[in-house]
Amino acid sequence: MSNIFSKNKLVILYGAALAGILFLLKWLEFRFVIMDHSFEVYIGAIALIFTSLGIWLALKLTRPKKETIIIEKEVFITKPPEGFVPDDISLMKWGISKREWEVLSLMSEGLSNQEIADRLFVSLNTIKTHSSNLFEKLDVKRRTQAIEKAKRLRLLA
Amino acid sequence: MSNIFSKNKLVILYGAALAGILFLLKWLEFRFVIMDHSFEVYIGAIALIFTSLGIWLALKLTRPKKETIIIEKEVFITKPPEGFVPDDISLMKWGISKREWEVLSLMSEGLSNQEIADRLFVSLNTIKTHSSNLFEKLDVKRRTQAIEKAKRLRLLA
DNA sequence: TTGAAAATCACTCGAAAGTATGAGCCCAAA
DNA sequence: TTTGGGCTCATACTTTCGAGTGATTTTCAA
Repeated sequence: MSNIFSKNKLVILYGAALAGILFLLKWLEFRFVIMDHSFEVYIGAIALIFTSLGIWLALKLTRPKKETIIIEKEVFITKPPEGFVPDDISLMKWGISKREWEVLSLMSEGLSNQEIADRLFVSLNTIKTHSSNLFEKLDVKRRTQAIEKAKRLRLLA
Repeated sequence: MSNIFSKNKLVILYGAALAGILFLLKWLEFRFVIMDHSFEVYIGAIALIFTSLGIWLALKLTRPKKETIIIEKEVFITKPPEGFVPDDISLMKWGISKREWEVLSLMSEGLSNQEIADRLFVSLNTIKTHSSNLFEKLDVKRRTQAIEKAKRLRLLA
């Protein structure tokens, strides 16, 4: 999008430059009456100017020279932060009940509400209630946010 | 778009601009009583010729396209990198495009499709398309699963 | 120049998710 | 025994997701 625009912009600038030069020449004509003697010099100057402009224009339009892409391939030695600990203290801090945490946990595994309901042997509506309460306690609007926040708060592994 | 095409387009636009300028000068004649009628045409022609010359010169002298050099550098890190690492290799492995990864990334922050659309300045439908393709590539059914899987595959921090 | 992949957007429709409200049950603390 | 919190469930309704399809435009590389 900016591609087209920048090119048009170039044209406009170029046109403006041309106009400016022509106007300048006209003005000089009045002041010094250059036309009378050195017409050839005049033309030469113009040729020079426009050749330069042409070169400049071409260079501007030339595709980006080259690019050296350095890919830093990261090889890391991961230390496992194992042992997911519900951390009762943190849970209490947010007033999250055990059941709610279970729902949250299963949510973070990507299960749907129905799947969570089946897994916990309760109804879909119950899961909805839990999740709603959960969202309110975590002050979020969506399950994805809840998961994200819970992980930040170390409520989940 | 094509390089050649854009240049042709530019030439046409330039020609139009030139015509416009000449017309403008004609109009200015009335205001400043510029006498020589053939002058503008003369200058215009010269400008055109030498601009072309300049472009041709520049293109001739411009060195051939340089190829991109990709240097892979291995960096060892002790702890899991918080600075998000797209890890092009892994993404490629799953055929996930740059844009799709962006969507995935914002998803993992708990944003809704609409919010992602606003953030990326595209329509809601576009985000839906991206996410659909994403789910298929990751072989998942839900965004929560996508996030979970992406993190396991180290596509996300 | 040309073709493939990527990115964009639209429209429909059914499935989930989420909101709001009310209610019954159980159990422990006041 | 009254009260309150946690858990359960329900109905009704709105919003968001996601699937499926089709189309146009950009980008990029062969």
